[in-house]
Amino acid sequence: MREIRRDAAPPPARRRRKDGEARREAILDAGLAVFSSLGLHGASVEGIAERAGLSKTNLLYYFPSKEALYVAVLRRVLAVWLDPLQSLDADSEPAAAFRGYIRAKLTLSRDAPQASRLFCLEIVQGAPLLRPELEGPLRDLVAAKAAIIRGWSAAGRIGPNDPHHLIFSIWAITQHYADFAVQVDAVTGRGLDDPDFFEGVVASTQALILAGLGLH
Amino acid sequence: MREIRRDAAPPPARRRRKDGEARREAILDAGLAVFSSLGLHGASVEGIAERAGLSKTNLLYYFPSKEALYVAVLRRVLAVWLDPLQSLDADSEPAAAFRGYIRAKLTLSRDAPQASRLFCLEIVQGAPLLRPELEGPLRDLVAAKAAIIRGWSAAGRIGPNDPHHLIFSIWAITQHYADFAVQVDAVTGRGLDDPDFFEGVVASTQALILAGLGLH
DNA sequence: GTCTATATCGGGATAGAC
DNA sequence: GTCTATCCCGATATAGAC
Repeated sequence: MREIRRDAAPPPARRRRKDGEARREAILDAGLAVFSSLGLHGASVEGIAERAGLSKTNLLYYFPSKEALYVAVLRRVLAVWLDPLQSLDADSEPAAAFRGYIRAKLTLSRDAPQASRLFCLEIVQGAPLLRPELEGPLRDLVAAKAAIIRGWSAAGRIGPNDPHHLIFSIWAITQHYADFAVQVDAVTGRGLDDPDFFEGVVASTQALILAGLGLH
Repeated sequence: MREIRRDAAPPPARRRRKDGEARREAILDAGLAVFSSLGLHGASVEGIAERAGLSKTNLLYYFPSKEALYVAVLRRVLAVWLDPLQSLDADSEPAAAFRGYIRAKLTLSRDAPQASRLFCLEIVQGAPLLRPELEGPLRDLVAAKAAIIRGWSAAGRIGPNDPHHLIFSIWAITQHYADFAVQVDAVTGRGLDDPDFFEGVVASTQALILAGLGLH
């Protein structure tokens, strides 16, 4: 064993940094899991540390405070959040673009439900922290996409509609299956992790939105 | 002044009970406001008491603990919650029934946004407390309404659809305007309290759902 | 029913050894 | 970087006078 360790040990500096990064990632993951189910105030540093596999004090070596960790987790979530909307570009065929966007959002709801829920918790509580992000980048991004939708509408490629309400409706429906998963499960006994159910939701949502746009 | 009080004073027992009830209502209102914006753990008894206009200790005279108050608030919310769905009955004209239901839900989102948000917070966090209610009364109610919708569909009065997804979509969209109000405001600069905006949302949502059902 | 004072505790954060 | 021990504050809840 000792013989193996002899040259298996990487250069200290490099090794340490890599471990540190992995540690931080593990803490962020644990933070996401705990914050999304208990909220900022309901979560305890100890609980997050336990889930991440280290001690409370040790966690506070990586992040100076619970709030700081919370902000870091939230920032990570938001980055993922603004992404899928990009796919609605003017060059696409409208029907295919909406179909793709809906599938992308539902895929995110299936694969990152905790992120969706944390985002939801934060917004519902007034998002004092996210407000600048919402009024800046998000607002601009939505405005750009609304312009594209209006363009399609003016060209007669989709029916008349209110782009803002259209976008909100897609967000609301697709995120509902992550955020209200326990209610969906209580009523139907199923969830997005069930492949048949997932495809059913994709198809239903695509059909609804496309019908609303006068496409079929 | 004293002369007026002479016969203005009601029988002590009655007076006290009435005041007690009013007090309790005020506490429940304050609890709803604070819990819906800070969550169960973020809220403090002191903060709720202050908003209700009494002292912390006095509040704990009316409710034995913070959790007990929280449960009482939640129960009150849930009762309002299950109500509007009743309006979807088999005797109605389908188009009118959906239009009415959508308007009723959006009216609730406009007039009781805090209730919507508290409900949302609770569900998102897993609703350990509400689970029985969801799997019992709510599930049964939805099943009954789904049967009605299937009946309409079988009779060719509305297009083919999945009743569960249809109901979830209506819930998701209508509640979105209460729960994600800060995001809606950040993006559009408006909210349901603006009458024009409210009517726009009602019209858009009705149009979307009716189109999805093959009605127009 | 309402108040003041206080017991009690969970949990965030720090000090300092290793 | 990780540990043990500890400080300390906020907040729930109770005791008891009025």
